[in-house]
Amino acid sequence: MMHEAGTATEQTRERLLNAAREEFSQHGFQGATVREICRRAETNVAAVNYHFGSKDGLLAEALNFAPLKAMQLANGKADEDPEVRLRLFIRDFMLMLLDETNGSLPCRIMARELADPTPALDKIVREAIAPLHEFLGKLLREIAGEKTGEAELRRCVHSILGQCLYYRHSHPVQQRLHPKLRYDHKEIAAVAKHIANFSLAGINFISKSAAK
Amino acid sequence: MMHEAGTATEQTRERLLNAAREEFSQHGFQGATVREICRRAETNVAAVNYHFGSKDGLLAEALNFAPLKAMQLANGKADEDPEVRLRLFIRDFMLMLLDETNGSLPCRIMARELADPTPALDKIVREAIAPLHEFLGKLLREIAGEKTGEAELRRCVHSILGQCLYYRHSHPVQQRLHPKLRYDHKEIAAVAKHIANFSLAGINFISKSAAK
Amino acid sequence: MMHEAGTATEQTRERLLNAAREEFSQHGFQGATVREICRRAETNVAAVNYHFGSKDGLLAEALNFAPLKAMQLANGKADEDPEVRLRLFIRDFMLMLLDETNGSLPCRIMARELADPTPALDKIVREAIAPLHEFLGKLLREIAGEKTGEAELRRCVHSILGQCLYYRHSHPVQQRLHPKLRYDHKEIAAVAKHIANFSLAGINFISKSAAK
Amino acid sequence: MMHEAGTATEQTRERLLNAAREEFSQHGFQGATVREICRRAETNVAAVNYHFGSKDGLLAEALNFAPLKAMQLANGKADEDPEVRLRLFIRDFMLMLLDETNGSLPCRIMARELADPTPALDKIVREAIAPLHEFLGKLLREIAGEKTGEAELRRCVHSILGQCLYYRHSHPVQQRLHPKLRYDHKEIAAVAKHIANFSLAGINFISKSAAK
DNA sequence: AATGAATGAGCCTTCATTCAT
DNA sequence: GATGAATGAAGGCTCATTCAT
Repeated sequence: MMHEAGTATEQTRERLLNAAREEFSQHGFQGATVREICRRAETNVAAVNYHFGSKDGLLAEALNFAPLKAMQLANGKADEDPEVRLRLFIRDFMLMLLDETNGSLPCRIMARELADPTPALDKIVREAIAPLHEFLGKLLREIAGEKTGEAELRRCVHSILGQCLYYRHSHPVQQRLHPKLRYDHKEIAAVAKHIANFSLAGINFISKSAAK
Repeated sequence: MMHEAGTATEQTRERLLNAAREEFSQHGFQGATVREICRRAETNVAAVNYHFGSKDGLLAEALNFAPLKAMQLANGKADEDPEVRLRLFIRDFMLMLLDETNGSLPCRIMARELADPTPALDKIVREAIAPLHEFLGKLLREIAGEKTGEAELRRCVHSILGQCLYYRHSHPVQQRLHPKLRYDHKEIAAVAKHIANFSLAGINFISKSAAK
Repeated sequence: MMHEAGTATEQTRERLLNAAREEFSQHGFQGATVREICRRAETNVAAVNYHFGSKDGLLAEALNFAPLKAMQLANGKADEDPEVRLRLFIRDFMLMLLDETNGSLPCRIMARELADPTPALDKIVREAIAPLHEFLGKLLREIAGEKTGEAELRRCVHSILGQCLYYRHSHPVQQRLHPKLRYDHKEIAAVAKHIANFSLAGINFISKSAAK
Repeated sequence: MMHEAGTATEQTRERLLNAAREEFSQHGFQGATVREICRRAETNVAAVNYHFGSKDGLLAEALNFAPLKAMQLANGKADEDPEVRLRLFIRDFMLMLLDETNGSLPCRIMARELADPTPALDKIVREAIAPLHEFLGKLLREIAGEKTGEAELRRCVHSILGQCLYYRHSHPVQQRLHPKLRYDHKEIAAVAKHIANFSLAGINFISKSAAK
């Protein structure tokens, strides 16, 4: 359990994890090859099995949702208007999903897993998606009030996550439909603002309907 | 020299296509194996290459978006209130994506392709996604009015598609979060209604903002 | 044993044989595919087995050495100087092997078989090569006289055949070494003349050595 | 970390190369199978791709013309009468082509390639055939003198190579025509002597004709 | 008689994994 | 502890051949 950065072993492990995150996020779990990951990490093909037992083990380890949790906690602690906190969450979440310069590859892998489940999905659901749903559920409850039904609230959570994730899923499609489009910080902010406005209007409508 | 639908050849082709759609929608293009497809279709491994030239060719042929097009046209012909037409579209689209008894596997494969592009993505974009975007774009234009900007309108299209597709993408996740949940016709209708309400409220907000 | 040209069956057979000769001479026996032969012959894939039993059977039938025999006989009947007859033989043989407009594909296939034997080699040796050796042997005997030993004479036969066949075998190589070179009638005649001069000088030397 | 010739890796590579040379020389490139080569080399089917990347790569590596080059150099250094050097060359070349106890399989594969080109032909022409032609061309120039035309000289090169290679190409045929014939050292020497005598007589005739 | 469809053995290659050092 | 080599199962595909009509 040594976590000193300097150990040669630790460095190799870290290089493997980074390489794996890159490969998994680009080619998916099946599409990524152990050989290519090791080539990127500048180590030998046996290293993955040596350090992580198997390709599956590497994936499980590569999925470190620390950034996602940090984001949630930061938002959760904030003692602000829930609508503002939702806006902040959406913006941060979109940055995680779309910003190329951002290192939060695990979230992209998670996004992929939704459409292409692997043995690691259980871990992902447990450690990332369930907390995410819970977090968003509580936040929306604050916004929508107590009258809104549980099922309806959950659907609102889905509506928000669906909108956000779509921008990641549909990336290859958007490149074909609008080749000029680039997701720089400005565009991401605009998209996040749209989703927030769109969703808050949706939630308000749902909650008012429930209040009647 | 019979050309009725019951020709032995046609039957084999159809069995292969159905088996392929099942496999592709379940395991993705890479994950699906020609051998398993042929086993399901009760034919031999060479049949795929004989009838479709290659695994790629089989995928291309398996993607028959006739149901999707039919749905759009049906909606397009309707001379009704655009909001009603949007509600109908969402309900039909959700049925396509979620109804297990419905044979519209191509749409599910399409949904997968978003996250895991294959050589067939160009065809999919051309024949299904682009028309879908165009159709939804026109419909939303009617609802949102002329004042709404092109980019904003497109984001509304994304918001709707994102919500719909999420229910398909997140199926494996939902099964883990809420094991009891089943997407029967009633549940699908409820989800569709939610998405329509949520989205119409969102669109109205966006269009009012633009009108200012 | 009908040999009328008009029968549909006969026409198909003939088209298959011609197509097979083309393919075999270009790609060898292994390299040639039944499918491509049938495509050329504008018939279906089962035709080869139907008409000839197997790919082997087609090869056996495609090897019709009538032209080669005709050439030998013509030379054999001639009541001329043996050296002249050797010159004529070499010229005709080279034309058979190299002239693109000449239809004597069987000889080219035979040339291939030397380096890439197939089950048809027995037939080729029996029907074409053995008679050729015998013919050349008799002709050289006339030129070299009785003193020359049997083994030496046979080696002269080899020397002549080797020179001739080399121009066919080495075609792909020559195209790389001298891309501009073309074997038109003029070039073929020059080559044939060279081989004849070269060989006659060789034979004369051998026979004189034997006479001592 | 041993780098002696006995390294396990080196041994496997060498076993694969030897097995490949055997198979290629017997069945040609197309006819040879990776499985059989690996069976001979007592390794598994993946070894070829691991060590040589592909079947093509194995062929390229199997073609090591070191013996051929060594032979040429040895002759080139000799400060003797050009006719003697031609005799020596022919004898050595024939030994390479025919001596069963000789390990110079690459030359036999090369001989095959003449009639059945593979992707490796370019390499063969570049590394073996072109140097061979050049070497022989220079040698014959010394013998034939300056008067002889370039085209005529090249045809003399062809005449010699054709005679030599014929004994390799026609091996399967000779076995059928003269089952008792064996190419032992004595027979090879006799053949080489014949070719040398035959060819020198031919060259002399050609050069005298040119001198007129 | 003649054909389009179907067959299964076999091809080369790729892969994650394990072994021997 | 860490590695290059070796493994064998499985992949898609091609082929000559046979089947059912």
